[in-house]
Amino acid sequence: MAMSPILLYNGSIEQNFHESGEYVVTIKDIAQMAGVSFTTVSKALNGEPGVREETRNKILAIASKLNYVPNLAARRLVDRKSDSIGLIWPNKSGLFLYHLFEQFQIQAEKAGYSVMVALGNPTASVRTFMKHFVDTIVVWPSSENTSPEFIQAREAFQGTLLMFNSSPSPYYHTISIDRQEAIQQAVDHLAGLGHRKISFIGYNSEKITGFDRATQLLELEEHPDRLIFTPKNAAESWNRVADMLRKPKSQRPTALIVDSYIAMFKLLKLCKTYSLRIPEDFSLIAYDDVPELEEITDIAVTTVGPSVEHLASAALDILFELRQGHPAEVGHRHVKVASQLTVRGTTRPVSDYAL
Amino acid sequence: MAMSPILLYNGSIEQNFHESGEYVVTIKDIAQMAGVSFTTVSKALNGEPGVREETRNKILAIASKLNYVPNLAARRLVDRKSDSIGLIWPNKSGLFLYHLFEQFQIQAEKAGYSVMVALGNPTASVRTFMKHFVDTIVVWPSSENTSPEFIQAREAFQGTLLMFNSSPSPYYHTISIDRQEAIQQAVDHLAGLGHRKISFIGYNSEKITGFDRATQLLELEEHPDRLIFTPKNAAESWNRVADMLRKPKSQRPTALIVDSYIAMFKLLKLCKTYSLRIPEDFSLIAYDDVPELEEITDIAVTTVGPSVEHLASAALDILFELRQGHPAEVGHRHVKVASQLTVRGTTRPVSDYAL
DNA sequence: CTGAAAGCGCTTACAG
DNA sequence: CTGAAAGCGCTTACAG
Repeated sequence: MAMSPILLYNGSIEQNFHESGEYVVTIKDIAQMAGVSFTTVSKALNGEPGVREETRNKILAIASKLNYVPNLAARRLVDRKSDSIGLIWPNKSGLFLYHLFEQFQIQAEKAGYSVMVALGNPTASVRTFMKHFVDTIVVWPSSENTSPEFIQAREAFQGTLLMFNSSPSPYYHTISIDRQEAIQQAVDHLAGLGHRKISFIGYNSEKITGFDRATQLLELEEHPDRLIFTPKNAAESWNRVADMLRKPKSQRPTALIVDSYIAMFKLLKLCKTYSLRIPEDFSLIAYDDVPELEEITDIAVTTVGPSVEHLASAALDILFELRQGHPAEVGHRHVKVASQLTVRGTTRPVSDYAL
Repeated sequence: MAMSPILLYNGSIEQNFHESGEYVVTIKDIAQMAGVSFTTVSKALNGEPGVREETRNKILAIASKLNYVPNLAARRLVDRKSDSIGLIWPNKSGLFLYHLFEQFQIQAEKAGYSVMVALGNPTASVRTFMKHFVDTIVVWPSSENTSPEFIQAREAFQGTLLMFNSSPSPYYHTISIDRQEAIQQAVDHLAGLGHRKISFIGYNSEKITGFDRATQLLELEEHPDRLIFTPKNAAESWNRVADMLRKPKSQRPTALIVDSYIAMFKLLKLCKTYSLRIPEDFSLIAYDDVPELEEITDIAVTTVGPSVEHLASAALDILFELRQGHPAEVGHRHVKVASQLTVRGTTRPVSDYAL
């Protein structure tokens, strides 16, 4: 008969094997070896008061000798806290989200949270997080967010929910980006360089509103290509951009603002087609600030948009507050994050574009 | 007195409140509503045989209506399984990893696993996953992997460990990429187009070996720029690339192979500086296949490298096997994934580069 | 200071 | 096909 590994521990403690065949030490084993009840072991291990110093030390010594690892499943079954945050990353969200989440995790880890990300279908992600005791879920929006399944899943979730890029809601905390102001900033900067004939290429309504406002405020020039509306999945709308690029210099705008870095790449391709160059032929500002863009493009693009640092810390500030205060008395927060203009190489004074 | 939310469900099921004050549904609730024992509910929910179809359907309907989410801690306490996979994503891993993990999660979800990703420090990530009862961890390597902390953490982890991009190991399952063969494929393709003077720009030793082999096998031309070694963090090594680009056409290679898409962007920038164009002045093959590159670059680049689909399914195949077989009798697997050449627009017959 | 007992939500023999 | 009971490892009132 094979000897039980237990005998190594010089006592007749219970046997307890992991599926992998490894022996697993529990508080009962420790209790038996220490000659106390497992209640006392639990207290000693958790630093609860009411255990004699001598007893505690003895227990601690045995625990460490046996390489005791607490079974978190058991602990979790009793007290449901995990201090962890789940981030929902919908498919096809691209580089910006990667940087935001990376930044979020760095900041959250410093604050003692553990962070996990779920890719793919947001509804499934919520379920996964619930299963794994995540107590805060942070959502980056996607079209899925308005589906009944998603709504049902988020309602079933009992923890804290925070939604990026969302208008205020009675159901969860929200963070929005001041896109309007971002585009106004961009126009301001261009106007400061003397530009009077500026085009906006994009489709987001907030950004368009910002563009309209700034145009009026600064009394910029009206021209047929002032606004080129390029809705998603409407490739043909880019023909208008092409038309604009083909016009003689005197009829073209001197500066362009694009909606996103995706749009920027499309624009750059078109420019190449028509042998136009940036910033030699146009000044350009792109919304979205993705750090490695500089690595990828051969020009350093002036950008405007929220910084990932600000977005991440805005979200975490809300969570900190909640952690401290009594959740019940804190309503659902809403924070609007400002944008930042980062001037790089693609914005030049209008005099550079003189005929 | 406030009405308990329970009353909505038309039964006097037990009350069970989360610390946040919200109600949590358990199998007991479902049992009471269905008028069966919770043992039966457990069986029905887990697809065990021995439950009448009608009963099962009733239970399933109630469960979904109540938004039941199984308590993993409880389940885990009994059978130490969670059918979930944690992916370790070290900082600064870039686009390729994003696509790989996205693909992995799509395939894993189909097979009934739930997948979570941890960003940042790999050691902390292992701990996070342990805390959350992940039973399989998949690691994308980083320099951290050889640190004592990481090794200790992965040894403490009781589940299945799989390491991408690694040579065989007695401690975990491994998947490697046949980089040597990848570069050989690239050279073969170029040679097939008649190229005899090819440069490799990069630093990975396997890839360099592949290049050397192919060069010998095909008896390609020796020339001073055959291999331009550009180690990471050695910006000055790119001067040699610049030197090569400045040479007169007769002295330059006709085709280039780069190590990674990062290197490709550097090359493209340099080409622009010297008014050289791809593929007009050079054929080009880049290692790494990142789908949105086509969107970003203005040229469709011919690439070689493992497809994310293959890498993901290779990893999952190992996990499937383990799930089915008896873990004890299955050793640690090693799989080598082949590469794929995707011919796009940057490889042309050598005659196009005739003087 | 210490311990017996109840219970967290679930699975799994086992008995009907 | 269904259910009563034991038990996974732990924490937490509660009683001594």
